[in-house]
Amino acid sequence: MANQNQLFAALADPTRRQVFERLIAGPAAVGELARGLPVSRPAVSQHLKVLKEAGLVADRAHGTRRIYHIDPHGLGALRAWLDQFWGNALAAFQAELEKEQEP
Amino acid sequence: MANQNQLFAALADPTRRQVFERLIAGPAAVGELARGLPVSRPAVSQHLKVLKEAGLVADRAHGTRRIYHIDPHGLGALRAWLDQFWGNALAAFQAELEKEQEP
DNA sequence: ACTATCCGTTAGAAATCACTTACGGTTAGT
DNA sequence: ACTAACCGTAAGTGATTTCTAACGGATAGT
Repeated sequence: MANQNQLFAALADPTRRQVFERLIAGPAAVGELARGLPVSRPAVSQHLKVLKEAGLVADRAHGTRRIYHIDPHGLGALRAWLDQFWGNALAAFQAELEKEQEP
Repeated sequence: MANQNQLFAALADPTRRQVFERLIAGPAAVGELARGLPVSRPAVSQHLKVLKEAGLVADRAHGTRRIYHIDPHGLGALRAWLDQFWGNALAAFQAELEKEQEP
């Protein structure tokens, strides 16, 4: 679970990113999330499934409602990917700039 | 150019991520990139277009070849997005953990 | 028990995406 | 000029995605 494909694909959808960012503000139930979005509740449910399989959110049953909250695993994996390339990417860009200034 | 949608959507495709990660190792022409991938050259060309519009790569004409290289704008935007939520996400998760231990 | 609320899943439709093939334009070399 | 190499774009196709509507299961309250 939570490979890079799932991770980036999950965050690629705008609605899904909106759901995720909303959950960072605090846990919420499916209905609450759907109320603030222009899509139906089942759609939100499906988005949450994708986010969950990517390791970005987790859920907990609370009565008849399911409370979703942030799962740090996903963001951690994303940060790890970014950190892996951040330094090298900047170095590569610098090298590119230098080559550009020698005719 | 380079809004979050384009950014995440660009990195969502595995082939596109492969192209991008290859370019971090150093600039390369389209044909070179295609040679190391299981897709055709036009496909790589289309992927590069998406990456370019997302601000992740840039190109420079060099003879008949177009040399693509990393553009730090894209990764910078990604890092900015991540930094914006990183602290809050961890805090939200911590708060969630505490609520879990009080029945 | 009965009812209302909340939710996940399924099925199907419309839209989007990634790919190949074919084509045309530009540059370097002879 | 002519040729060869390199590349972007257009057109078309099959697969994937996102959505809604409909259904069924589980829980809380009366």
